[in-house]
Amino acid sequence: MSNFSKSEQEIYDLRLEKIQYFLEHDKDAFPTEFPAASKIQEVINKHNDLSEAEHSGVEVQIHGRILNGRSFGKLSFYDLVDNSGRIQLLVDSKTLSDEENLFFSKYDSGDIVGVKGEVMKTKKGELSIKVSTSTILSKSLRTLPEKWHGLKDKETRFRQRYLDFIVNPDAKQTIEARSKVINSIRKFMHSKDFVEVETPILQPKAGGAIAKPFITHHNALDVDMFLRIAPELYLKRMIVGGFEKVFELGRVFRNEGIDQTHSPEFTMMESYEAYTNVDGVIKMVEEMCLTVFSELELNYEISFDEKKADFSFPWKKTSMFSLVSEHFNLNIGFDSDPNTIKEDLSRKNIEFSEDSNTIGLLVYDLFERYVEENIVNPTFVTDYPVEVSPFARNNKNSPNVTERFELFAFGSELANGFSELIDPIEQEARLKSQAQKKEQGDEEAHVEDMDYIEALEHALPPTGGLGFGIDRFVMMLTGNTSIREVVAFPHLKPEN
RNA sequence: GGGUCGCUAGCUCAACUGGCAGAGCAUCGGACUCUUAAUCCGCAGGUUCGGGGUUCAAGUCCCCGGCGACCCA
Repeated sequence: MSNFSKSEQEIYDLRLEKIQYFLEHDKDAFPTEFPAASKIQEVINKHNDLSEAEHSGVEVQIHGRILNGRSFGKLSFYDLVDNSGRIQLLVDSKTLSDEENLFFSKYDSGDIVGVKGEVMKTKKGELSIKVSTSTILSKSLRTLPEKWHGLKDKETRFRQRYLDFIVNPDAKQTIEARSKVINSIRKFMHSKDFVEVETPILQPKAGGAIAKPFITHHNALDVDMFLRIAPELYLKRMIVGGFEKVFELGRVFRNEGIDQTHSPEFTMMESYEAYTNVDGVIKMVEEMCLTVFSELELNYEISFDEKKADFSFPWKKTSMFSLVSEHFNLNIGFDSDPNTIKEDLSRKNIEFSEDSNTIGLLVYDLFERYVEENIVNPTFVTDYPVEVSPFARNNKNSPNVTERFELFAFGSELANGFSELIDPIEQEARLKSQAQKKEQGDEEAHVEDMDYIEALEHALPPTGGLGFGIDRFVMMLTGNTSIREVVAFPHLKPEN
């Protein structure tokens, strides 16, 4: 390695010498075989009821990383950590052979070792392993961050996330919680007989959402391709193909800015179910989240970003139109005249976008601008305007709004679902109008996808669809306000 | 995209209006048989993010650049 300072180099060289020492004594510092061992937590569970200074007479073998040592010359203590827990090693040099003592003196904080010894409790009552023999399993050549202050610098934490996981238990627990959430959701979907499928990540057209895609190139086909921004259109092709219930849990990619709630790649669970509609989807989301809460034994009172929310079920369902009406003390309906409402707003000195030339766009503008951020308790917001919902079917009561919802909590969007637009003629008209907007330079317009229209022309059954954002959900459940914390390796610019 | 702040030893942090770059932990040497941030004594460890400038003198002031954090659009 390069870029070593003198002190780092000294430590590195010294540890190389230790590796050499092990080799000369017939011990590989990086062995490929290692003795079978118990998990530390198992040992703790079995022997925690020992009394002070009591020896169990039971010899166990464990392995893990040495984290911290405290030495009294002839007697020393070390913390050994594996993925199940931490236990103290007690090394009494008087009871060890000279050779064994020498081996132990070659270990450093950060090394992976295996030890064998008797389970006992110290005079001070700490459950410990009294080491009889040990073996190096992997020698660390660098020092760990400081034991007390740990690793705080966010840049280093994320650039060298493995260090973060070693010394900051919270960081590791967050990723473990994420795994549990994903596992719980996946199990739930399987239990409802959804078929888990994998659709293309490399797509010739990035559809199903509105976002800037990453562009790449397939050499053999000599075509540009896009990393998917949503699996939606492929999943609905699966429904056309007769699958009836499908879901995909995976990464989507959006080539946009990075901030506390946006990562260029994030994880979505999308599902499509034939013969249900938006109401069925809402029900399913609630049932799914209830399963997660109960499997992870979570409290329904969630604290996040200095706010508290009540996640007990059922969650609130309400129309975007009533939320906006209430917020401004106006009466806005699906067929209200936008100009009249604009006059009312102007009288109240409320700012809005002049481009909002339909009632739907106006309400959506007001909702995004003033209402959304104030939704703290989980809420299904319904009646999305058709202008911003190119794949949702119209509401029976009004062509201006769709049978769609978005789920919000703590001011941020968690899920999006709707009764899918299954009429190919209507769908084609909507995509054509989006394409027209795109041509006029509107970046917030969907791409045209005639191959998808052709699929619809073979009849998509009535279908309810869902997109559920895993990262933000995990953020709320683990109390992390930055998406970086819930992703194992968040993206950073290269250092040089 | 705009603004504010930050980057100093492996880690956590000091260094006043410019005046010898320091501490704790870790490492290394020594003492120590019940510690768990062990304690005590001693040694060593620096491209102060990079480049340029001002100055007798720059971690500190100025300019350019890099990376990050936070706020705003």
